[in-house]
Amino acid sequence: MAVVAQEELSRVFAALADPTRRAILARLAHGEATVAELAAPFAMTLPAVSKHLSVLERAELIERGRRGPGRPCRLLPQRLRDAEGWMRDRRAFWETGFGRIQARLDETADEEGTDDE
Amino acid sequence: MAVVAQEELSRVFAALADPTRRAILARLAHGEATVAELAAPFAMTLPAVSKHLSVLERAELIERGRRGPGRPCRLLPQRLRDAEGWMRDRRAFWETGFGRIQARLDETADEEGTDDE
DNA sequence: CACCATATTCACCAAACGGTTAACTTAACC
DNA sequence: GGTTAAGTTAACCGTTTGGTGAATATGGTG
Repeated sequence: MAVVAQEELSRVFAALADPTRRAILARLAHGEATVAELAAPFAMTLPAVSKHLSVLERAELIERGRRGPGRPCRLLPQRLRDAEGWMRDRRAFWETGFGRIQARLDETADEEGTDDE
Repeated sequence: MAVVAQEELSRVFAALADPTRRAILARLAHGEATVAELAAPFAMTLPAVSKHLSVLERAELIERGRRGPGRPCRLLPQRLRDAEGWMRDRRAFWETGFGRIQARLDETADEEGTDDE
């Protein structure tokens, strides 16, 4: 049933809560990159970016190669899948059973490009 | 294409980063509830729970009825869908093109019980 | 080896977070 | 209309977070 530890889930969501870190992940989705490359788009110092990468690494959203210059960073997919799964589970519950009428109401109420599947 | 403002996404993920708030959402997936009902399972004071609800409300993950005793809380699905969509987009990028080999590697590597509970 | 660019660690800081207790509001019910 | 239970607001406290600059480590290359 792929039950994920609460603490891991918390670290993942906390990591995703920062726009800089989300941008880094978006960049890494296109392929491996070094710290300097990842830092380039942002108006902040290298240590700041390095910290963000540590947060992402502790959340197991990324993985890093050897230490030192040109250190490579790459995306790890599993935790993102875990988090996505948690949301899907919530949605499954609320879309069936008791919450169902509520869900229908909400959907008709805010009629804006809701993509369900 | 349902492009979601960065700030909203940050608020949603930040709200989801706390286990208490995730538990509250899980409870609300089963149906509407009052603050006292939501607070019951937790070893913390009412004001603490009230704060958590405010965070969820600012993130537009929940909605609350009239103020005062018996105040009803209910789930709002849209932001959860937005966040899920953001993850799906990341995944789509990394699963195609450059990141593809990486993804295959990860999946075969993690093939055995990486999901603890 | 020495050099150099890359990256991390080390204080340090201000602001935000998660919790508390105490005081105040709000709505319902005799 | 007063009492009372349910929620919120206010003030406060310790910890975490996101950033800085300065110092330190790492590894490829002349």
